[in-house]
Amino acid sequence: MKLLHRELELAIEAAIKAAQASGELPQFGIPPIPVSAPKRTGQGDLAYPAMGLAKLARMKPLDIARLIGDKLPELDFADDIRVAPPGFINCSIAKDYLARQVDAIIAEGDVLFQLGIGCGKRAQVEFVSANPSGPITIGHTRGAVVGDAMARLLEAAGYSVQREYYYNNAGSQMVKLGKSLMLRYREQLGDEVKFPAEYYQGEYLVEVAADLVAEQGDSLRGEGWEYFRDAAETRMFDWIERSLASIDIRHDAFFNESSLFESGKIWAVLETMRESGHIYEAAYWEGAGEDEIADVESKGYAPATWFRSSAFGDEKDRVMVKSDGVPTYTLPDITYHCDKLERGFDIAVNVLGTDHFSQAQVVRHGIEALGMDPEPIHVIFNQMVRAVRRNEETGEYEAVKQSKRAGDFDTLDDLVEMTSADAVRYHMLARSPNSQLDFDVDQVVKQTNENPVYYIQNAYVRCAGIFREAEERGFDDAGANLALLGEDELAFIGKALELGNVIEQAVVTYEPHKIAFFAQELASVFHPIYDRVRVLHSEVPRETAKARLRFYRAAAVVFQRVLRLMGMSAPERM
RNA sequence: GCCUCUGUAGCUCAGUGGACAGAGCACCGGUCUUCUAAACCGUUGGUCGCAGGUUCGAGUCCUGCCAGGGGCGCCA
Repeated sequence: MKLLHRELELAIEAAIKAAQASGELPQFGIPPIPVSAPKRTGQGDLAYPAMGLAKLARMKPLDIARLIGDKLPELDFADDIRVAPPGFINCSIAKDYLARQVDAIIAEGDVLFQLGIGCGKRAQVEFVSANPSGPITIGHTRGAVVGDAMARLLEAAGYSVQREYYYNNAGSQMVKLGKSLMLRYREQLGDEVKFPAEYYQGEYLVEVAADLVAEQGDSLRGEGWEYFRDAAETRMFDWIERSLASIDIRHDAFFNESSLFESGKIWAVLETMRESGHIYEAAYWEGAGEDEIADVESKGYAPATWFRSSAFGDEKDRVMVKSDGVPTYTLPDITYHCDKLERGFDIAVNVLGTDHFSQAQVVRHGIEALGMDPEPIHVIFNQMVRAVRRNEETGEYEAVKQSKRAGDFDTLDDLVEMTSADAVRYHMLARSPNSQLDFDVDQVVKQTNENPVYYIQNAYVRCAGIFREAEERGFDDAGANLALLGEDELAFIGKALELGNVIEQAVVTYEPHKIAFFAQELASVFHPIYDRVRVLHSEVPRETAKARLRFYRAAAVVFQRVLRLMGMSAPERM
């Protein structure tokens, strides 16, 4: 399928060059040509504001637009190209072109609007990356949904995509997890235990402990916390993978932070940074103020190893290796991203919560300190997400309490159980990452028209219903004459042709939520048509019905493609 | 205090420096004898937080305020 925006942009650029060659326009460097879809009817399907050229050409915008309009090469999709004040070029898509796209859409099917911009390139999306110390929370879920949608969109753009999960099972948190499980296990055996407040309080560890007792009895009483840590990790990862699979998310690779220690790579990276003069040993950082120095001296720290990140614009330097010789998380993080870049990805997207903002900056500085180009790395920062419900008395939204009790919507599993995988995916995706997300549990549960999930899926369901009925009646679309399609149907095809542009925009701006809004718009164009444009009614002439059936086949392809890009199912019935 | 995100209709939110500011929900009033009405049609609804600035043109860019979220550890 063609990207009509792009075709028109190229045509306009050619027209400007032609006008420059003939001397009708002066010579100037041609700026980007922004072609967009006008909001209002009567302004065509594609529009270009030529006003931006007025200053460069020192001419009236309307005159420039006329000039470009005259020089535009023949375009097979365009019919009426008009110039409108104060200097717009409006282009309408030809009806016969739209009609021809019905068959083109059906022919492309599952790979509708597969783009070439990532052709031969490799992309990686690192997402979720939750340490195996507990279940997938509602916060992780946003990252999971956004990351997977980003991966699907990159695939649609032609990239070969790897989904990676980075985790750390070696830190102090995992020690705590192991010890927590050990205590829970002994609790289950009836031992009197004191459970420290800083240990993992979650009910899920009690359940794991109960499982262990059921499977092994008291035979584990002699095991140390290491055994329980490993047991906890195995079960947590099982759980995490199962939860993610329940919303159709799977990773291709799991990268263990420990491997960077075992291979010694973190030390090699540290040495490289040291050789280029970005590392120093000191008790406190070079720019420390009196308060900081006093604070450090009161704690009596021995010298630590610092990264002079302030040289890259950071507000202060960062400790890479603590005074006890143990690296902070910063060093392996930098090493991991260094490793990513060495693996040669053209794009490495990292989906993180906004609470990792500072850390991501430090990693970027570290990559620069290694003399590497951080450009392939792009971080999508998701703002906070919380589950809320409306308080019936006050009418205010209130956060659902964070707890492991059933029904409190704290985990991905809870969300899926109370709503559905499709609802979770849609609602988590249908928001700009920059926006905080209040996941309104009660609304998502509702299976009414308040819920856009069903609105979109119902478009596909309605198509499927027509196909079923047509088959029962032995009616098919063989030999359909697409010239019989009306304006309604062609308007939908015109909207569907924007999909390529949406995919491209979502990929270049790293904003996968654009596809969710497009899906909603597409459905809102579809439903009124379904109401008006009937297929299997007695008063519809047979030839018209065939054309319409073919149209709905194309519509179904479009909805299926869009739903899959969002990781949602395309149900045949509801 | 510094960094960052947000502030657009009653609510939840879209919005590539371009044309008269958009959608869903809610509200109000209509549509099922024919492919499932989880739908459709119509009405109502706005000082785009405030104040300046840049521009032919600002919800969009810049500066300063105001309000809210998040981050600023030899924690991960």
